[in-house]
Amino acid sequence: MTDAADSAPSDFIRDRIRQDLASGKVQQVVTRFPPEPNGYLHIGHAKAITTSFSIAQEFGGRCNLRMDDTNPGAEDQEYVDAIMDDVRWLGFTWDALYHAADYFDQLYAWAEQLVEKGLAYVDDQDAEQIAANRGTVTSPGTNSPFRDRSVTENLELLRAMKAGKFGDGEKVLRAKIDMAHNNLNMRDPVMYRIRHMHHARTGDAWCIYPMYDWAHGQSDSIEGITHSLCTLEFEHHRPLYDWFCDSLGIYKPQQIEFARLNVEYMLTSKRKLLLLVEGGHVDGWDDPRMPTLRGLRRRGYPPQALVAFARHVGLAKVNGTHEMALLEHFVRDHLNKHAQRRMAVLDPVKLIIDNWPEGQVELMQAQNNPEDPGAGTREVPFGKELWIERGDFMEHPPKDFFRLTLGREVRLRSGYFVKAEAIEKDAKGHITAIHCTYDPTTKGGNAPDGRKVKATIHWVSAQHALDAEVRLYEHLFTDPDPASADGGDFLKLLNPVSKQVGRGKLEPSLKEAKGGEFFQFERLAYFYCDHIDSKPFLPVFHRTVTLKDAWKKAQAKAK
RNA sequence: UACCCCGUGGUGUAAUCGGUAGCACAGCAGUUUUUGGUACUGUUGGUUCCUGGUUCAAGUCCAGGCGGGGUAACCA
Repeated sequence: MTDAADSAPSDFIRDRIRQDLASGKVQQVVTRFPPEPNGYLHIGHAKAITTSFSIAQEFGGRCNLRMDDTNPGAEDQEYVDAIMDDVRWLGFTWDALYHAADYFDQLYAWAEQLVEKGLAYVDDQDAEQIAANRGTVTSPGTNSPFRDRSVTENLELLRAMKAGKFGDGEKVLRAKIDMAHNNLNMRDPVMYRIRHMHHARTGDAWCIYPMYDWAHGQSDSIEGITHSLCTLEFEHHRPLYDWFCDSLGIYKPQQIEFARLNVEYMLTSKRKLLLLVEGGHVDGWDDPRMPTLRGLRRRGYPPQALVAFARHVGLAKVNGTHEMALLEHFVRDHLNKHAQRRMAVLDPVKLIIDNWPEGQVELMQAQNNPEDPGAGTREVPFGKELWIERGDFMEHPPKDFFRLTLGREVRLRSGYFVKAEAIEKDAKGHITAIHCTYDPTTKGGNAPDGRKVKATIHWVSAQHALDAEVRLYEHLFTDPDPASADGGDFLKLLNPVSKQVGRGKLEPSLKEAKGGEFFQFERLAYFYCDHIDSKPFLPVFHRTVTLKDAWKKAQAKAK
């Protein structure tokens, strides 16, 4: 990595932390990643995770994973498990795993304290009345008629709420702050609501559940979080976060907000992602086209690439959108160094070597990874009939095409030089086979007389080829910014060819490919052996990202 | 028409106490190459949103504009 920012990131959050360390305000940095287990993690979370965990690592601190499970109606154990799995997959290890639900007793005790201080009250208004009396961004709210109940009455009512004396929605506990505050979050925010629901962690012990604002800062405080990092939309909550800690007189962490991650062609709204899944526009939450961590994993994006990307994009307060090309750069960068090379022909046409002895098979030595000599070599069978890529031959080529054409010699990668001599066509004029001759002195790919060829193409022995399913993926959307589709209808921006399933002729060694392995199919793209749909000796490959293709680009430009 | 946050090349970001705009990706050109990949080299592109002000000196400070984003769930 040549980018200095990747080894020593510099941003406003790290600056702040250095200050706090230097001033002695904090001794050891403690951060946390606090997802609500109500959905799957996506690429945006990868940035949040990388940020909090990396910062803790860099400053010799700790980072907790905390399930923000304060709303039993939305959460599920399945998500808790998936979240832990995804964080581990990214390569991070939490110092402690906590659940906001574990703090319910403490939270309740603090709530009574606030009531006793006259800073919280029980409100009998229903949700609609509360919303109506909150006012608007331009007009102040009005006090609840129940706002001035006595401490004694509030305490009795709160205890009755906790004891289950009321039905859902009948009463709430509210902080008593200022109904005219210009920050709507400060207009007597709801702290507890009544929900007679079973909680995955606390069972039926509670029928009142804390709201985010009443739980989050206090959870941070209990855990001794020094820097509570979150996204920009929580800026307006910071005054309330501070108010609760100050009113309680407890340790107050510093909340710092940064811009969330946006990437071209990707959506990270939970609601929109759900529409894609439920509408059958993708094959589930782990569809390789989804921006979920599980989807990206099946696409073949290495976690190291995601982390490198997240570190590179940095932390700032401006909401922007990153180019897909940047993400793909990190994916290619990692895969180039670590993916073994294989040969595969996805759009095959037969190449027949006329002067090759009938029935003879030779094993060619092929390098597994030119970027990593330690990866060794493998044997690839070579015979009289081979599959080559249809696009690697042109009968009437433009002058800048230097692959195979009649009368021209090219190199078969790790094989021999061959020269095209004739072609066979069907009734419609489609090429069905190309006849060529090979030079026996060029085994391995070099001519003893030193003559050069302009191109090297890949091939697979027809006799030995593995016929396997190959899934080609492209952007899910045709527009880089699907979120701002006309009328919000992002579904009409769906790319109709985002997934194409086909079969390819693969070199026989790929029969042994295991789910979870990734390869570079030379001259084409990086491919991931799917860990879900592959079966022993029946691998299924997902195209992760294509190789850069200067020829294709030049052609596109010529048009 | 309330409050909060923000405004640096196409994109994203950097620039100690204010010292004369850097990096990555993308683009372009070339070298190397048994992947038209990789690597390497060079290069285009910025009146640092605008206008004033303070200063020897402003992307950094101040004022006023303009522009963008966020906020009104018993969600997080």
